[in-house]
Amino acid sequence: MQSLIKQIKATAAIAINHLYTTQVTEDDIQVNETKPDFSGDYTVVLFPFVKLLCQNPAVLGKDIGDYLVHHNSDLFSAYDVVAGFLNLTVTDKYLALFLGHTYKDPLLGMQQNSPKKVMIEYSSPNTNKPLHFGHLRNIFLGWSVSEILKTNGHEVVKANLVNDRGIHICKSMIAWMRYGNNTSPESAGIKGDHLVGDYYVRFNDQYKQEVEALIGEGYDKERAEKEASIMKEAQDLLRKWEQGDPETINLWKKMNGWVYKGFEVTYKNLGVDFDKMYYESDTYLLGKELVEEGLQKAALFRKEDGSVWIDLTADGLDEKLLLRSDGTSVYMTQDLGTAKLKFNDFQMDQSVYVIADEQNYHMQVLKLILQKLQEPCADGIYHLSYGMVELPTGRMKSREGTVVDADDMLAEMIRLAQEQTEEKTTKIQEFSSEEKEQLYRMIGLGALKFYLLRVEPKKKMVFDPKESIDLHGFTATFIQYAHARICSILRNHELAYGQFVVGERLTPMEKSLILLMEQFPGVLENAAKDYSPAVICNYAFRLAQTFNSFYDKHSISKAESEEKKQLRLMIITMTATILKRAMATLGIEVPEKM
RNA sequence: GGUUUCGUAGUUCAAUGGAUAGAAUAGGAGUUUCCUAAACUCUAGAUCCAGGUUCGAUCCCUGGCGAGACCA
Repeated sequence: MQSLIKQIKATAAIAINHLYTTQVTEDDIQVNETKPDFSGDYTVVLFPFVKLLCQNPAVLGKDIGDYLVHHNSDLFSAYDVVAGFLNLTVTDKYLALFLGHTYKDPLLGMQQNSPKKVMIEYSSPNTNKPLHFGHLRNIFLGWSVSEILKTNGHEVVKANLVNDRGIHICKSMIAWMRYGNNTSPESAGIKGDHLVGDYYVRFNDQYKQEVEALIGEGYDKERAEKEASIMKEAQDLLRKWEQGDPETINLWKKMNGWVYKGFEVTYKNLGVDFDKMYYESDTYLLGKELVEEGLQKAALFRKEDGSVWIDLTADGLDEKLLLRSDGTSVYMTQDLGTAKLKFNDFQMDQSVYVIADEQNYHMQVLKLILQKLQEPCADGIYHLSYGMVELPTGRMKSREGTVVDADDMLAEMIRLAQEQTEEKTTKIQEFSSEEKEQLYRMIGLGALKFYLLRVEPKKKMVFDPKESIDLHGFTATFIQYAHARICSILRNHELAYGQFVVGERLTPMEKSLILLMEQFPGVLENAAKDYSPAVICNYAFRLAQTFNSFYDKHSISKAESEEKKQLRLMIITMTATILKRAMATLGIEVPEKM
């Protein structure tokens, strides 16, 4: 079954072509939802055809409206022309039919004509410290977009490129060697990533002290930062690592191992996963061959000092360094190599990078260079850029410079969930303590995810924990509660499938719920097209909200007839199913009781 | 300084170039305690500024102003 909007476009195009002997296609037709103050369900905008057909809008609307209602009487029951807008009313019969066809599977009819293979790289942490709050938007976005694409029939590889080498991890290693006394996560009773992070902080504290001491001795700031002994040690360590010194490598492996274990726990708690891990220690030397090839193709050039550059001035950018004069590579070089590696591994059509917007320039250049090198992976690259997440001032930021830890944030959300649930919902008393814990997690994590996903990715946003978990409001909690209430109704009333008869007219509320549900596959499609979970957040909220008004005004038990009662049960059953599926693409569970 | 993203109610977010710019919260006024909610109804409140493109601009273009990011 095709979506209503598509059917309207198709039939309208036929009508126009038939009436005016033109060559209008479906894509030329603009269809919107009709504004609530006007009669009708969907609106065809007539203005674009006024000029084309040399007709005034009123005549145009009447002609097309008459045609549609006569030739598609099972679809349209009435039309109304208001100032260049053709408002069409969809028949109850069609909606009833739709309901009957799809209440068991709201995704029925949703097919992907050209499924693609897509890699989505997200999270991509450094291993010198635990994940912090800022990473969460990235992680939820990446995971959710993956699920949305899968639901649309695409094949998805979730990838994580771990930055496991470099000066940052060496800093943690140095501090551990100096002050660690052989502690391990087990002996210290601390999660591995946090332990390593603690030593990273320790390093920085010591480094700061040493720099200040040197400045006290008369060094200028820049020189002091270079000469501080602990920094020199870290750089030595990095050199040793690069030379493959066994002792260094062992320690590096050990500490990274701790971090990975810690990350695993966090990822699991967040409900996300990966299909493929990449490690920078494996990839950081890649890309040099690519540079060589580029030189031969004359896409790159070598300067007198031996360094290699690419000239992007023709594209409005500047010259970009790819190899230093000593032959060592830069970040860009290894990213080029990694892009090629990924493509060789999976041959994907699209490669999505979920990376913060501070890397916009870097990603733009990366794609451009690969295009100039004529690498097949180039055109599929898409930077899913997102803005920073800020916290409301105060409260969560204990002191300046302190970052809020991801694990702590999740714990705080679960605590808030408990506080609120105990206070506001009644069913909770029937729960076992295990069920309670599960519910608090569901609510806390859901609130966090929804709030971070409901904003268009590229915009920066403010995260307010208290607001995010509000039972009323544009929140996951509100939707979860709506779902729980539907389940409660369904426990009290039996839905006798198959007894449904179209007999009666639909009330406006029933109709708007069905119309909304009918849009679900289209919404999923749009979300996939734009890589935007926000679209689904908006949709799910609207559906829950519409159910709410429906529920208040027309209780099931007061239905005038058994048929009506069955119809309503059917509608809300499907509402619950769709809510659940929509939320699943966001990684948010919905409870049956709360 | 160069490049780039963003500027919408008090606040947090919406609006493929379409109708009277939507929600949610926080206000103001009223009704109520009815199968899971301090609930329901009503009310008030916004497109940074100046040009341009056209039937029509929050959206597209140009120039400012303001915020962030990157590059140097």
